[in-house]
Amino acid sequence: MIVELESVSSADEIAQGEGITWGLAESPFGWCSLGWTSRGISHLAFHDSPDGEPEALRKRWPLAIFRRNDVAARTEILKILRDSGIHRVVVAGTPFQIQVWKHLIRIPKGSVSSYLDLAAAIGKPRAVRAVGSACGANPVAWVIPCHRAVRVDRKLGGYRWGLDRKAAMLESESE
DNA sequence: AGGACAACGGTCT
DNA sequence: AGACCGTTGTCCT
Repeated sequence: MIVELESVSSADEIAQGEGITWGLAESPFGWCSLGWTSRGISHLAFHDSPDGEPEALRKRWPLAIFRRNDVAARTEILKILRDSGIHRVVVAGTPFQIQVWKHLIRIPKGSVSSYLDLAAAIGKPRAVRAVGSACGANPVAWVIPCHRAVRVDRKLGGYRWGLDRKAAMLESESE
């Protein structure tokens, strides 16, 4: 799977114009909400249940117009699961976060990279902890594979969406 | 092997 | 200015 990452300076810039299309879909790792525009996916978060509207979307784009399309979300999730094709992603973040996310998409499926490796790759070998924070701020889980970032001793470290989920994702990729 | 702890850099209030 | 962290290295038991 190829991920093309486009970065913009503010979240508003993403929602501006056509608004955000979003949908809920079931994945092997639980329910997730997907948000996108014609420029690419800009949101992927996990949920314990399909009930209720994902608050994260409204929080990220307080003024945006939303259009719901669960069928398209499901189709996209299947494509991601199939690990095929090119996925365009458009995200807003600080320059540092963008750097981290761009490095994350280069970690091949089936392998992992340590927070220390990522920090060194960016040229800031002491910013390991900040790299962890940047991973946690990843707005497009799974597609931007922050679950492939682990501790230097190969222990899992943390995961915003639960360590069980991180373990399950890595397990499914190691085969 | 595992716990306590200081130091680190980026981000938010 | 201070507090929070998906960390790491070191110094213990």
